[in-house]
Amino acid sequence: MIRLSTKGKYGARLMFQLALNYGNGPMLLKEIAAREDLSVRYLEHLVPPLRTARLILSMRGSKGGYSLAKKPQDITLKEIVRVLEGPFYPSECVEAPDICNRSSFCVTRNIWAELEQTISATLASHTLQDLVDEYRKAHTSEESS
Amino acid sequence: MIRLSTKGKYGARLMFQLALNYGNGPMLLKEIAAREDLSVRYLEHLVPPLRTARLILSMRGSKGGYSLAKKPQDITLKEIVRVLEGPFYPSECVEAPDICNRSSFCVTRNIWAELEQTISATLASHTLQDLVDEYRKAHTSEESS
DNA sequence: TAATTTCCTACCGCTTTGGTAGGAATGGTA
DNA sequence: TACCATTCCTACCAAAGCGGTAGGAAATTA
Ligand code: FES
Ligand code: FES
Repeated sequence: MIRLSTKGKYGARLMFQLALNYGNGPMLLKEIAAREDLSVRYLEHLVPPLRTARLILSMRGSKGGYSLAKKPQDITLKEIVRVLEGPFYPSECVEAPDICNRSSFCVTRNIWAELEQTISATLASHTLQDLVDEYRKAHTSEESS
Repeated sequence: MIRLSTKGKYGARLMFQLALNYGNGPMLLKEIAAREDLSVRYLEHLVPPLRTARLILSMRGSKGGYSLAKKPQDITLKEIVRVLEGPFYPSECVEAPDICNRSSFCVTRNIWAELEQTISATLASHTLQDLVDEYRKAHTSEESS
C-alpha cells in the first residue's frame, strides 16, 4: 500500500494544534488529544521523533507541555511526515541502488525516483501557517452565519 | 510507511517485459521471471488482478503465456500500480469522509487529497511505451560502444 | 496420452501497525 | 518538604500486511 500510517496523519494534526496555539505558551498533550479526539497514550509516541528533529519543544513537570520550535510558516508538512514516516521513496533502490542487482538497467526505477520528488515537493509546498489560515478562514465564516 | 510493496514494483517490471515483447505473441511467465530475476511462483500472484483489469491477456496450456491487452502507449503506470496496490489516497478519509468524525473541520485532509492527485498525475504521465523507448535508447547506445 | 503452462487456494514466518500499560524523571506549588 | 501534574522511557500485545512457497486442478498443444 502507498498509504500514510497513523503516525504521519496524527502527527500532522498534533502539529496543527500546536500551530493554532503558537505564541500562547506550552500546550498540554491532554488538550491536543482532546481537541483532535485522539489517545494521549498514542500521541506520546509521536513526540520523541518530533523533538529530536527539533520541530517541537517540550517542558516537563506541572505547567509543562509542548510548543513549536519554529514559526508555523517555517514548518512544512514535508518535515513532519518525513520525521514520522521516514523517507518518501516508493522503492528502496531509489536511494540505495545496490540492493537491486539490475538497477543500472531498470527503467522503472526512474519512475519511482520521480514519484519521490513529486511527493516531496507537494508536501513541502504547505506550511503549518497555511493550515492555520485555512482553518481560521473556514471557522470565522461559519461563526458569522 | 509511504512505500510501494513488491506487488507494484514487480508488477511494473512484469508489464515492462510484456511491452518489450509486444507484437511477438504470448510470453511465458518463466521467461519474464528469468529476465527480471524474480520468482515465477510469486509473479503468478500478480497476474489475476492484471487480467481482471483487462491489462493483460492470458493463454493457457502449452504454447500459452501472456501478452498485453492494449498497446504499450495505452497503458500507464498509474493503471498498473492502481490495480496492484489499490487506490493512491494517503488517508482513507479522502474518499470516505465518514470514517473520520471531524472530516468537515480537518484541514490536513485537504493535504492528503492533493497528495493523491499529485501521485496519480505523476504515474499517469508515463506509459509502457515510454519505458520501452528509454530502455531501447540506453541499450542500443551501449551496444554501439 | 503426455507435457506444458496457466490458475486457484492454502499456508507460513516475519515485520509493521496501532495501540495499552507501568512507572521513572522532572518541575511547579503549597 | 510533600504533593501533584506532566513528560518521558520501555515493554508488551493482538491483528494485519508482506513476501514468498507449495500442491494440485484445468486447459491447451503435440
Ligand atoms: S532497480 Fe530496484 S526495482 Fe528496478
Ligand atoms: S478527516 Fe481524516 S484525518 Fe482529518
